Amino acid sequence: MELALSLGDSSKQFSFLDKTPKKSSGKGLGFCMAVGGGGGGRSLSPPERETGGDHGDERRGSSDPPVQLDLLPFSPVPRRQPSQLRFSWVTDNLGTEPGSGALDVNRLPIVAAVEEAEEGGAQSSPNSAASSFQMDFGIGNGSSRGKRSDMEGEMERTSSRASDDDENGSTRKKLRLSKEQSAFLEESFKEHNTLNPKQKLALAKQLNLRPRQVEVWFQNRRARTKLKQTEVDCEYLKRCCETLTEENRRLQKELQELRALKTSQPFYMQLPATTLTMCPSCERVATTTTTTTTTTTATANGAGAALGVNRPKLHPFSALKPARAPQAQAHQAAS
DNA sequence: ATGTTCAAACTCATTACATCA
DNA sequence: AATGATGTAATGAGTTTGAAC
Repeated sequence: MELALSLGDSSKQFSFLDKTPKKSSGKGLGFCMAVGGGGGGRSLSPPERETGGDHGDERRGSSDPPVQLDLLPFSPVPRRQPSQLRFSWVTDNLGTEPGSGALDVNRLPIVAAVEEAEEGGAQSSPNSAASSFQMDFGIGNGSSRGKRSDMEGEMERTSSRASDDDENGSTRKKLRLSKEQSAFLEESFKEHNTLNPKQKLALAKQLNLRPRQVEVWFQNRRARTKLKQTEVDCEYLKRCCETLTEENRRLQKELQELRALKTSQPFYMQLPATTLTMCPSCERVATTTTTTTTTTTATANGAGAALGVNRPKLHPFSALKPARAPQAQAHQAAS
């Protein structure tokens, strides 16, 4: 899961926080395939215009520069700069080693879908759900939830419902995606949590959904991811808060004790702090006793440090003798 | 070089619906 | 069978961004 919370700190504390899509470094290219752009630009036929709009991203896709199909480690493309496609799940599903070169991309349904989208996307029916394209991946056979298990049946169901929607026009019907479709989208999401238009089209073709549905699914998926992470972060911060509260309570108590000690034994505690030496680099207090020299770590924000007292092992009489400078120097040198 | 406009793609909040207990 | 809870697909408003002018 790639989730994170930034609490306004620019220095990100989570390694996975930086989800900002970066430009492909182009490193590790093992197999690339250029797909010629339609080149229609804005003069292409209007995109599907569904309720809520598909924002015409297919139109954008057509005006994109040639697509580079990158079959090796995917680098998310920056927003609005769709240039690369990689579907590891395709290679996975085909049992092909990524980048092995044994992959015949021309036979990949997904690539075929891309090509089809490239070549005829503008002319084809916007409601790709009604497409005759056949699912060509071997996932799922009867593990669907409850009574719904038949992939084809479900595809048919969702497709026909989609068609119904279109026929009915403005009626808003909710189409439950099949488990297989969701799993497929999930796999894709793991690879890249945003889609460029071509990826969207390809996925839509592959799953026999409308591009808008794929787009919406990704949007909702991102929202769910974010929500989940917010919950996780909330829990984490709660624990941090509890820890700090406890620490604060402990230190307050300690401070009280020290103050009490100071009032009850004013003579010793009023000794100048110079009887103790603190290493400036490591904030360790060197305490000299009559017999031994102990070195303990003073909590940076601790009450003891504030008072210049080495609390735990400090015998009242120990402070009577000055700290031995040579030892402190040696310690500092060692540190 | 700069400002404006527009479209695409996004987030966010919300609604509507399907499913389950 | 009815119902409330839950999950999620879909929608709309608003924002950001880059390209075109």
